[in-house]
Amino acid sequence: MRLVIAKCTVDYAGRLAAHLPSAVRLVIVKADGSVSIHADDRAYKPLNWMSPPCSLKEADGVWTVTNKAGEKLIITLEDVHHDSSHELGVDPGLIKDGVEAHLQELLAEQPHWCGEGFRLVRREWPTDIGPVDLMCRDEQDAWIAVEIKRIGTIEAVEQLSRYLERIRQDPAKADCRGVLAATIVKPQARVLAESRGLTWVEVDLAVLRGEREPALTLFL
Amino acid sequence: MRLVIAKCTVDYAGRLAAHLPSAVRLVIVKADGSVSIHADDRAYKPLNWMSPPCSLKEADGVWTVTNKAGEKLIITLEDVHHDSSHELGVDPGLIKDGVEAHLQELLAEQPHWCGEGFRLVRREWPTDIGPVDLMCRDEQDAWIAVEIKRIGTIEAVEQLSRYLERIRQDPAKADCRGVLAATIVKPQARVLAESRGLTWVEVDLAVLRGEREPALTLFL
DNA sequence: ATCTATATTTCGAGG
DNA sequence: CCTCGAAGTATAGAT
Repeated sequence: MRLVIAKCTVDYAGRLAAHLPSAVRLVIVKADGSVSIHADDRAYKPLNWMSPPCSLKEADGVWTVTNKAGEKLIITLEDVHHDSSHELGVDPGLIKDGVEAHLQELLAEQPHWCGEGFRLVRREWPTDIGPVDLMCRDEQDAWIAVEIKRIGTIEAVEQLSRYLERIRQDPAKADCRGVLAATIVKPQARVLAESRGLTWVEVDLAVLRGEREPALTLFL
Repeated sequence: MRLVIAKCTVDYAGRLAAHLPSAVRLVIVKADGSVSIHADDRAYKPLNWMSPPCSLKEADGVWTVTNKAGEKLIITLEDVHHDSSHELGVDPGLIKDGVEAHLQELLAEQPHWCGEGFRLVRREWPTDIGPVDLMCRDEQDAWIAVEIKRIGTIEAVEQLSRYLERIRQDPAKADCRGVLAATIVKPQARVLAESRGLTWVEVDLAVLRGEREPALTLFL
């Protein structure tokens, strides 16, 4: 990894055109050849970058970074304050906990949070356009397809609709219902779901984990 | 901006829980207090980060970064290879050209590129699931909803379909047509649009800007 | 190689 | 302040 602090201008030509006027910035060149340019604020997003795979040519204070798609990043160095290189090695990578996969696991164990009397038939129920997260049946043995999301958006309603369209082609499941289960269901997703005759439900991750009692309103 | 190359472990507890095993990484502390941790690959995304505003406490090789929401990032330094600070100043920021907003502006001024005889009724026509980019009428006063995208994908067709579903609930607009306008319309989007009775049109940014003559084929 | 779905998405605009 | 849509989204996984 090479770190350069320098006064520079940057031009990007590719999916759009962008220009950075002259200023002091951090330029990072990583072992995979990727390049990013950072200002002294915002942790996450670089001002400009070129994702790997790409190649860097250095000539006379002008760095030209190109990729296969013909995108081009031109960094013109005017004044180099710092330039150092470091050996980092391969990173063992991030271990995550609490993402959608985890939510699906918990709801598969406790499908009643998706609807009263629901029992799990199987996780990742296959359709010809991909698997539905959960397939359940209720106390009347009626079928229910459940789509699970961390955030329930319009897009999730569309996805569930597409699955149901397929599932209902089987006469035995022509009345299959659909439920969108998410920790947050956006207002517009609620409207769209209801207008399509789908149900939505917000689930509490802490309750699923048994870390918190269900809301009191359930016992009223 | 402070740059530290160090062997470290990192723990994040917030929207999810995440852990980084011991390895050599770059830690960036920016002037706004934000912190990011980078591996030696992937230009864009840090392994871990804390967005501003947040505060950093340093004690005995353990950095604790916290924000208002109670999220916490704990960096345990085991071996510091490099540690330097640099004065960067405020960045003048990125100048972009060619994004969707620009395209919508130009098409609002010249709606005839979306279809013959189109005239603009209003930009951002509201529906209960969000605004349609352009609402137009043609020479027969028929309604047309226009969805504008830089790249026209299946997703754009879905979006336009949802809007039309809403708009057509008004009997006065039951026959409202739909047009997808984009600089590039993907083959799959063309097929889907046509199968739904929607029109698609590719528009040329340079022509809209008056920088280039329309293609000769228009005059055949 | 292409498509699909996720993301601690971030970021910005508009109500 | 929230909500929503765009992003050069990036990135990982499946086909």
